Amino acid sequence: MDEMEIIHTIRAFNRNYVRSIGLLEKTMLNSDYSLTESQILFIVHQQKKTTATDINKILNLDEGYLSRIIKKLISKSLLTKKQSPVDKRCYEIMMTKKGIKVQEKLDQLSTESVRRVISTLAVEDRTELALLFNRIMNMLYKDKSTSSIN
Amino acid sequence: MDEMEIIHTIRAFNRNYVRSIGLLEKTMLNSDYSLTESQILFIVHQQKKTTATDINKILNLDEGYLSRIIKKLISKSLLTKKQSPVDKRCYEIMMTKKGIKVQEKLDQLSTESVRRVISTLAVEDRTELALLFNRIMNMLYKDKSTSSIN
DNA sequence: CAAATTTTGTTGCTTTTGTCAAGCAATTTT
DNA sequence: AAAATTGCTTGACAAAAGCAACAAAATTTG
Repeated sequence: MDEMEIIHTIRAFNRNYVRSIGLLEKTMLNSDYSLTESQILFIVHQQKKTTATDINKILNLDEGYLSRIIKKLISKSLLTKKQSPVDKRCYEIMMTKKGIKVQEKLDQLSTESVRRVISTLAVEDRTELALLFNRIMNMLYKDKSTSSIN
Repeated sequence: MDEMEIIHTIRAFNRNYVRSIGLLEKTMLNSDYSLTESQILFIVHQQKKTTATDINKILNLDEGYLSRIIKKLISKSLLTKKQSPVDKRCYEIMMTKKGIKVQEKLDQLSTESVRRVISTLAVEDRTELALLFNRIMNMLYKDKSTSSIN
């Protein structure tokens, strides 16, 4: 397989997959929270305690934009912010109980929509699909620091 | 592998891959055209002759939004629009020479950025990666009508 | 066939999302 | 202790996307 063929295969996959993911995202949108907001909730949920900078190491958003989203999530009582005593420039961001609840609901929605996708597959194909994705992740994201958050 | 494990694997892949694709998209953004515009150019380029409705069978955009993007691409002389003599509600959309040129440039950019991604892999892994992606596409998109445009 | 319905596309208006630049306070560097 | 950097915030703005109302043409159907 020559390089051009490889690249075209990957690009074809990307085009298809972007659309699939787009559909998954729409599931999220029926839930009052945007994809980015969900991602932030997901990250804070995992890390228990974070800062805006930590979140942005993963999401790479515009800092001002991130600041505003966090503010919004705080105003909805999903997150809390507390100035770090160690470094007063930093604010420790944590989930509230309500935030955890919402995050769990979003998690379920996401799980549900993936379940719907694989439901069309034969049962033995589902496992194979997961193995294939795992193999790809190992190839592409093995040594990346971000892999720790999955 | 139980269903939950499968779903979590796929979701982990999605989270990682969304970010990768996000980076690929940024390559596009340095090129005066948004991802959506590029996709439209890609589709029109492939199909030689289309309509807004055809494009939207693939992209599922808001119709008004699509109408405006097409208008913009026409105003930049990348596309042309001609009322269909058969069905006067429809407008046949085609590429101009300039449009083809631009599309080819965007195509190169996209190819280039995928090339950059796989360049970090061992040569034998690159082929394997493409085979894995192909296998996944066969599982997920085999009988879909959209597969014809890849 | 004529009225009702559907399809295709357009436009005005609004919201959402994201970017840029300036700035402040705390920290680190020199 | 002055200068530079870091973490975060804000205002102003631009781009992307969605909603609703509409017109023109085609199709359905009574």
